[in-house]
Amino acid sequence: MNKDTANNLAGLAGLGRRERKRLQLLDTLADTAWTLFESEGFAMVTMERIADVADVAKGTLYKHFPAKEALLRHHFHRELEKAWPEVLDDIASLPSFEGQLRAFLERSAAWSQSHRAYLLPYVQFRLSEPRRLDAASRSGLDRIFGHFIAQGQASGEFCAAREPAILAVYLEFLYLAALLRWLLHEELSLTEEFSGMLDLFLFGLRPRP
Amino acid sequence: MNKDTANNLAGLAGLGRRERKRLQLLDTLADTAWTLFESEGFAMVTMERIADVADVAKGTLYKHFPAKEALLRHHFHRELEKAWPEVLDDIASLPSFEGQLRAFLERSAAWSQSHRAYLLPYVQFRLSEPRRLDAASRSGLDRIFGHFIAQGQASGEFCAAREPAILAVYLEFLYLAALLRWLLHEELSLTEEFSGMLDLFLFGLRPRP
DNA sequence: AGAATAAATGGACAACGTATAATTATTTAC
DNA sequence: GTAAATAATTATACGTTGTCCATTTATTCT
Repeated sequence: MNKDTANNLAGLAGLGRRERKRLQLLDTLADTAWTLFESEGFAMVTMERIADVADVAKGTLYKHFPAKEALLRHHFHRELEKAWPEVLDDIASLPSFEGQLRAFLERSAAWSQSHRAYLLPYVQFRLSEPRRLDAASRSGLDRIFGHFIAQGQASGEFCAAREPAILAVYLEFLYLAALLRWLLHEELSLTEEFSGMLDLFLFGLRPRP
Repeated sequence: MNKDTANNLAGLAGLGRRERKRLQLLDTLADTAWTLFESEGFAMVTMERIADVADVAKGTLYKHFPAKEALLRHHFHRELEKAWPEVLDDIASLPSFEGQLRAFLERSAAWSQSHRAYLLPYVQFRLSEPRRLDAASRSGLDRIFGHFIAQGQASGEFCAAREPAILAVYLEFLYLAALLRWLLHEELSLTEEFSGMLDLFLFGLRPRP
């Protein structure tokens, strides 16, 4: 396989071999881990075993994924990136950005319900991650929330006094708070939690006029 | 020292000896840890050393404080409980609950600035803690935010459509998000972050009428 | 006072996460 | 193209975390 062929696969164009191999390795490690998680349960799988099965040294695994939860993060973000174009297609035609956000959160609730077993460690990891505001290190959700907010601001539907990136961080924290509440209280409906959370984000605590 | 004397100290009345000793031990352990943190730095102090210095077995320390950050939490919450009556006194006379919340957050910003070195591990721990909604396990901040919100709802200043306990959780997450932003971006003003955060909580993303 | 209950002890242990020196792969400069 | 420089991987050792368990000690109940 020559260089051009390799470079044209899956958006890896324009990268050196080293970077290309790194990205491949990230996917391999996350896939290996995900397979083990699914067959043996998240808590039962150790980092050492993931490294063994993927046939890399433990130090190498830790270099790319400093914690077991980071492997989940990588897997989930790939899932999201794959599904995003179709979701956006379904949603973009809705008349208001509020409606688009609500539709997105409904999708997200359905996804969360089918991944419930993994979400507690995942959410706790995401909340403890240092989150910088530079575009490169923004997570999947960050970017998506930022997208809706920026568009809503541009259309005048939302207040444009603050940076979309900052608002997206706040929205993400509210999102994670709602998710956490649902995870810890079996009886709640996630759809309702998200909906109430979004009401707060859009309208605040003041009585509506 | 007879039983009555012991029971009358520091609100320990009506508890059995076992519970009384437990609470004393919590304070002793947190005080020991805090002294070590101050003299050697948080990261440098191991749980084993705290146990040794406090002269308890490691397992005992872990039974009461499942992580080093929980010792911080205990220390900080005692600080807050001690300072709270005076703060409330200063603040309670302000005309609106919005104003009271703002004043409280200003105090909190000042306190945070003087405890900056400890706040990153502390915030990350708090965010990853499972938070139930029963009154007993609510943190200091939870209770305080709930207090302002409930009063504001009773006076008609805030929208009363939702439980104050739930709103307090959301406000606490926004608070921690703002704090985290400040911790990770040296150049920000915490007072301004808190102020902007509260604007969002009170008015939401909609353009003001 | 004695039985039942709960907590503390200390030691062993698996897993986490970091650090090191030696080896191997990739890039850069010649 | 080859050699030097650079970066990643490996194997291994190590300190720390957090859990577990059998035994001993303290508290509560009857």
